[in-house]
Amino acid sequence: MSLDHILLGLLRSPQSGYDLKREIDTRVRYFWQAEFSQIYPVLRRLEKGGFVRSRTVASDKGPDRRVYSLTAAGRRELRDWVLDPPELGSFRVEFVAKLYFLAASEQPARAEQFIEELREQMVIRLDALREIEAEWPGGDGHDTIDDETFHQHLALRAGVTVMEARVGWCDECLGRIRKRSASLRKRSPSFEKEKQQ
Amino acid sequence: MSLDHILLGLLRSPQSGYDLKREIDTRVRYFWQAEFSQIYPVLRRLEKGGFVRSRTVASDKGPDRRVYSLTAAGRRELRDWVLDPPELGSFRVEFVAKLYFLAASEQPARAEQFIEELREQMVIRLDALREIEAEWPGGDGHDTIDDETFHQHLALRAGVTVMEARVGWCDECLGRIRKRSASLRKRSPSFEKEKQQ
DNA sequence: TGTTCCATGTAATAAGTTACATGATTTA
DNA sequence: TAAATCATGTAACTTATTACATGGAACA
Repeated sequence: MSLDHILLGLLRSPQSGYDLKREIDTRVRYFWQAEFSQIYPVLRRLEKGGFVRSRTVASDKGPDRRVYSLTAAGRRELRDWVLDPPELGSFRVEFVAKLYFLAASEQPARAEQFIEELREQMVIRLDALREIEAEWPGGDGHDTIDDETFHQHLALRAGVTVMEARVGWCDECLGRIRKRSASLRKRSPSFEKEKQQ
Repeated sequence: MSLDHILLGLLRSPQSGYDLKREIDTRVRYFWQAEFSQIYPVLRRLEKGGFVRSRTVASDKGPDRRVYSLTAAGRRELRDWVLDPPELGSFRVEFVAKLYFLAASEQPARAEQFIEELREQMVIRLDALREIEAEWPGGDGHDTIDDETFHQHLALRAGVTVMEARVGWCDECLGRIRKRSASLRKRSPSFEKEKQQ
């Protein structure tokens, strides 16, 4: 159960599926994503399990809203989840996989462009994270704020730190790729011609 | 389709599902994982799709082996995949999510232990990556080696770099957590007593 | 009048995990 | 003789993605 726990966590205040999606897109997206088509069924399931309850509320604009709130069981489940020991977990990083197998492209000059394109996207994400951080409540002395905001800021820093490291990795790659292709050109002057074919 | 492409990439030389699992566990695990129960069905599917073919080969020890090799269509599919533009992709990081919601534990002193436990696991992974790197062919001047080995090393560096950044993040967190709990203790001397309850 | 926002969903598919089944050979 | 290694799989389940459906209200 995974989005399940994210939703329980977000329901510290009562919200509709629509609200939850907005919060995921704005505050949570750097470590979790979800679509409506997953959120709505999960909320139903959580209600069936007794972890949340819902009431229908008329909306100012648009159709009725189904507003969910935590039950005691939901609060207990959330607490148990955050308290069980952290695990690094598994991850799959497609762009690293592609790079690993890039020689199969049979285009030796592809790596440079590949990393350049990646780097561009990373910088965009990093800037987005930094913007969130810049607007963070508390400014410099953010560590006297409440526990919740403090933990959220630590989580945000995880995103920033990793993304900075990824950009740094791109730069390291580009340096090596350029140096290497220069030195390969020196060894085999026919390289330039091959590259153009 | 995802493990599909990983398997196509690994099949640059013919291998059985068992061999593939071993290679995933040793060389690929820092960006992709897979169990036998996923590998075998995917191989069958790839064969049905015409991307690989298999022949049964008697084994020295144990039962017959089904050895897969790429077809022309498989090689084409692999090339198309590595050549289509890289994307950052989405990721879900459970430990960051837990930290984000950690205030729901109602145990204000939990964060420190949480990060300490995480850090331990990260250092183990980082050491494993560094060991792979230490034994890398080419030593210092690894950039004159063949394209395949070069790209694989860049991929490995992605793992090392990110894991180093994560450990650094843990240290940053621990510093802030300790400083903060000291300053909170000063402001409210009853904190120590509360902590023990 | 067309686009965005509000609001909730279903259906089909893909991808991955966990648990289980089978059985020979080699090593301790 | 017990455990590890070799070797291939199936079944059930969980999790997430993509595509589609509906319809009102606000805005430009």
